Parts: sequence; C-alpha cells; structure tokens
Amino acid sequence: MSEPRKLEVLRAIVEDYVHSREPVGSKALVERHHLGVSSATIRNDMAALEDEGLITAPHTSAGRIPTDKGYRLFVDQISAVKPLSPPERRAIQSLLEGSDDLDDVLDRTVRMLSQLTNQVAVVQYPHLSRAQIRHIEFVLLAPRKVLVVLIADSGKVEQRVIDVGHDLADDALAGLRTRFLATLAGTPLGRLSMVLPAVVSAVAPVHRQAAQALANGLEILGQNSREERMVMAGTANLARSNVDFPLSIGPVLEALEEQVVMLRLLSEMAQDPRGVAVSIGRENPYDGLAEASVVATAYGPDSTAKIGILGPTRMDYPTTMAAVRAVARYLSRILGP
Amino acid sequence: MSEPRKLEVLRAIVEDYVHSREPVGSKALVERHHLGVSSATIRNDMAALEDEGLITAPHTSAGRIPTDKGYRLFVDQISAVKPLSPPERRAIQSLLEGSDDLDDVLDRTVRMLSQLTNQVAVVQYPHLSRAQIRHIEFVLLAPRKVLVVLIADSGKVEQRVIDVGHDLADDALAGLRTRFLATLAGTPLGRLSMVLPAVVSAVAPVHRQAAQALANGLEILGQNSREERMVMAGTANLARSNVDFPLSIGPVLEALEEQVVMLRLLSEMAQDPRGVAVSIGRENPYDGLAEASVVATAYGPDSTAKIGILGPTRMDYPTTMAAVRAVARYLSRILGP
DNA sequence: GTTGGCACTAAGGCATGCCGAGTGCTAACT
DNA sequence: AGTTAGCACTCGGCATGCCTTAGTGCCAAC
Repeated sequence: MSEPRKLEVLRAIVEDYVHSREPVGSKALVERHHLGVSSATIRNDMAALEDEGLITAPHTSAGRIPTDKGYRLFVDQISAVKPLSPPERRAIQSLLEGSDDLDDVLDRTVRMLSQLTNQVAVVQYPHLSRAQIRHIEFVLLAPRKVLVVLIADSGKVEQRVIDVGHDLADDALAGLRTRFLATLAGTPLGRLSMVLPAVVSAVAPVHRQAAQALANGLEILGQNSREERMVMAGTANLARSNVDFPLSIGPVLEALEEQVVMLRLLSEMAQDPRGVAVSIGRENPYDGLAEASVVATAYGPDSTAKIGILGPTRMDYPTTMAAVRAVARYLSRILGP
Repeated sequence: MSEPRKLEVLRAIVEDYVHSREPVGSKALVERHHLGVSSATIRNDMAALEDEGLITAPHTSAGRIPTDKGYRLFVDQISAVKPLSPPERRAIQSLLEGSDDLDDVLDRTVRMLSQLTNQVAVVQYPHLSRAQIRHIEFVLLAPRKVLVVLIADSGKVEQRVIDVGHDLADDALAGLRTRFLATLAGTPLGRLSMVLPAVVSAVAPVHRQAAQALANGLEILGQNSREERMVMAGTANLARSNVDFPLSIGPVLEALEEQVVMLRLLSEMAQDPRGVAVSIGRENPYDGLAEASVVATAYGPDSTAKIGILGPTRMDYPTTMAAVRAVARYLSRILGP
C-alpha cells in the first residue's frame, strides 16, 4: 500500500466530493481518475484513510466523504493554489480602480470577492494605530453637546458626540481645538492616550472639565479605530449552498452579525507559508461555524487587517484560496503604502 | 350568511394560521373559537371567502390559508394594534437611553426591534436635506489628494477623498476652506448645489480648478446624505422561520444586501391612518420579496426616514405593527427635535 | 502488494393500502 | 333564508413491503 497513492486517493475524494456533493465510492474513483489500480485496491486504501480519521462513511454502504481532518491534510499538503484566470484578474483590477474613498474601496472589494468565490466575503477595516492624527475638529451642536471629529492621515474619519458638562462658548471651543491640535498633530493613534493628559493639564482651570471630556472623546475615537469594524457581502450565497448545510445557516448568520465573533476569529487565524489561513469546520472556535470554513489572509500596508471568505467546509479550497490571496494583493496595492 | 361573521371567520383563520403554520379547517375553527355556529356553516362562509379571493386551499382536502389579499383585509379592517407589554416598553426605553452617537442609537434600535419582533429589522438613516452645514474641512493627504469633510448640524459627518488635479499648498487649501466656509455655513444640504457655483467663480483663477474639484466633492457629499443608507439586524431570524419559506430566503437576503432595493421600497410605502405601513407579499415591487411582508413607519423630527421590519407574510401583524410603531416613537423622542 | 469475486448492507425509489382531515353538496330543519 | 346534519369524495401523509443500486469488507488467489 503506497503512501503517495493514498494521498492521491484522498485528493481525488476531496475533489470529487466538492463538486458532486455526494459520497464518493471506490468504483467511481477508478473510473474518473486514472489511478492505474483496481477498485479493490482503492478500497484498501480507503479503509486505511478511514482508520486515520481522514475520511468517513455516512452509512454502511455509501461512499466516503472527507472529515475536517481530511480537508486539513488536503489543504496543507496536497492542493496547489490555482492561479486565477486572466479575465478574473482583469475584473479585479478594473473594478478596484477608480475609487479612492476607503469605505468605497472596501465595499467594492468585498462584493467582488463574494462574487468570485460564491461565498460570503468579509473584510476587516485596516488597523490604524500607526496612522497619525491629521486633524481635529470640535463642533458645537447644542449648548453642551460637542461633536468631536478625528481625521487620520490615512483618510479615516471618526466622529462622536460628547457632553462637555457645562456650557461652552464657540470661541472657547475654538481655543481648545487649537491647543489640542498643536500638541496632537502627527501623534500616532496608538499613542493618543499617553499624550492626552499633558494637554488637558495645560488648559486653564475654567475649561479643564470640558477639556477632559473632549480628551475622553478623542481617546475613545482612537480606540474605535483599533477595535475595528468589518464589512461583508454575499450572505445570499449561504442560501444557495442551502442544500449543503440547511440546519446551520441560522447560527452562521448570527456569527456574521455578531461582528465581534468574526473579528476575533479572523485575527486569531495564523497564516501558513503560502500567506493564506484556513480554518476548517470544528477547528473554528465558534460553535455555529462547526460546518463552515473560513479562508482569510492579511492585507494592507502593514499586513494587520484581514480579508477572507466564509463557506461550507465542502468548498473548493484551491480556487478559493487563490481568489482570496489575489484580491488581498490588489487591495494592498490600491491602498498603497 | 352574515357579513360580520364572515370577517370573524377570516380573522380566526389568519390568527390560527399565523401561529400554527398549518392550513386551518372548518372543524378546528369552531372548536378553537366560540363562533356559535356549526362547522357546516363555517364551511359555507369559507367557500364565500374563497370566492372573494381572501383565502385559498393548498389542495383539495386541506384547510384554508389566507391569501395576500386576505392578510390585507385583515390588517386594514379587522385587526387592532396590540399595545406592547410594560416590560417591553421598559426594555426599549432603557436600551435606547445612554447613547448619543447617531450610529450607535440606530444600531441599538435596530437590534432591539429585531429581537422584539423576531424578524429582520431595518432602519434608514435620517434624511438630512434640511440639515445645515456646520463645518467644512479640507485635509491634504497626499500632494494632490484632498480629504473633504462635511459636518452637518445634525451631527452627521460625511467624508470623501478627491483629486484636485494639481499640486496645492497647505495654506492655499486653508484659504479655500475659509472661503467656502464663509459662504456655506448655515446652508441647508439640499440647497448646496445652488450655492456652490457662486463660491467657485469668486475664487482667483489660479485655484479655480482646485476649487471646482472641491465643490464637486462637497456636492457629492450633500447628495450622499440624501441618497441614504440603512442598517439592519436579525438576518438570522430569516433562517429560523426557515420552515416557512425555505426557497425564498436567498432572494430575500439579496434584497437586503442590495440596499437600494430596500430603501426604495421603504420610501415608497404609504402609511395608513394608524401611522404604520404594511406591504404584503406580491404587493412588494421586488420579486424576491413575493413571500415576504414589510411593516414600516416613519420616524425622526420631520418624519421622513423609515424604520421597519421584514418577515414572512405569515406573521403576527398586530403585534409586529405595535412594536414597529412603539420603537419608532421612542427613536423619534431620543433623536429629539 | 494487488486483484477478482462474493456475501452483505443500507439507502432510495416505487407501488400499495390505509387513515384522517377536510371539502362540497343536498336535503331537511327552524 | 339561513343553518345544520349527513354523506360521498378527495387528497396528503404515513407505514409497509419490495426491488434496485451503490457501495463495503473480506478472503483466497495471483
């Protein structure tokens, strides 16, 4: 019983099952792949694979389907990442050009990825802790309500309404703004909390309280950009692959809606040497995703944010991984250094 | 055959069907509701209702289920809007207090509504065309790239990166900002496009091109706030009511994702005297929603934006309408005039 | 280590028959 | 005229049983 052939058999099973959705048997295998041996031999190999926990039979007399572990081995050792077709590459390129607003770029990207893979695509907003403060604006909305706006040099804008505690004149607010801005311009968002106290304590006591409130607001904004949000697209694809995991579509939607879950999942995924991370079935920390796989990769100037897709474990990993990787690369290029 | 009793029968059918999910027959009806007549009489009434197209039998020997038209009559004439329970009211109130950021409020609201109704909830961002420009900021990101930020007195912030066409010094940009701001402060967003040309033509020729680019950017931002976005929550509830319309969940997700579809739908819905609009099944302009109903109402200071829910036609209209209306009222109160 | 053969197994498809829920109609009742 | 009881009829749903089919595991032979 040759080891290489066993792997070949596993590969064949995965590939056939992925696109037939049906348990694959020994006879069908020898017919569809020229393995050079008889079905009986394959049966022996399959029995061995089953012993190793790589495949399983849903019932006595059916073919085999890959287990999570089987997919894992397939992804890690057997499959080669398929390159995208030139038309696909062109599509990506042309779609992503001609927009420069961050929200817009991410939105287009995630839609494109979901179409490309026929799965749900998600993208995390880029981390900004290294981004620097470009501008600060305080706008008096109501007697005590101030809109605090923070603009980073990456083009990201964060805003928040805060209550300064007592009435504040327009020019006093302008003064505070100048003061904050003078000290804070160029400060990386990540260092915001270290610099703010000094600014506040330098303010005249009359406005100390307001300054403190404003500083708190700014700090929250700075954290917002770290705490991250995400965009997704293609949830309808879940329903299409309905046939696969009809029961679990609910939990999956919940997971997607609870962005925290997805964000944690994405950030915990370790990339393999090929630059793509795959999390299969029960490998996922979240129970609702027990029958789903996530394929993700990092992107952006400092490769900290993630982009990826979520689909049934029964998915075409090579193609999907290729798509995710390609889209991430284009995205990185667009966002520039 | 008494007309009032016929309506009573329709009401009973709708109510029973809504919570049993099964066609309801004449005998079951007389048992569960004290109608004071025999099942044979009900059968006659039902035959009449069927002739009028208000109910239909899925097959020869099954009970009847309401048609879209039947639901319509039920909603319009029969049902009374049920008041929410005090605990529910308290829940709404306490959840919505203690946040003043617009995004945050809408997000909480929509989650609450989806939990309350067990449906998908959607909320449209409030219209801002009557909001006034509070502040404008130009930030030079790269030699020719300028981030245009527009802050409205409602607390809404819009931003966009634009290409000004040629290099621009920091102080020149500051000059332009002052100029724009002087003219535009206090202008309602809706009138932006009428005022901008005058500002541009007043700029010195050297910076005319840049000013024009900036003006275009501002105009787009002004339109953005009209063209509206929406937030949603509770898509997982779709899967729960899986059993009802398993086939159509795909199209529904698509409709939700294509925000344009939903926004148009919401804005086209006319409210009835009770202040709630209901669109049932095929009444919906979008085909994917043929088996879904939308219950929505206006909210906000000038009652232009919409909030509502989307669910299967087989839904508990009275309770749902009450929830939507109540949440909309609280939301209006929070946003204040 | 590979192969062919054979007994065995469970699922899926299909016909059959039966039950129950529900209808429509008619004739009688109030 | 409206209401009711009764009855024949119609399907859907479910259980039953049968057959076919795809697949396995094992063994003896190559």
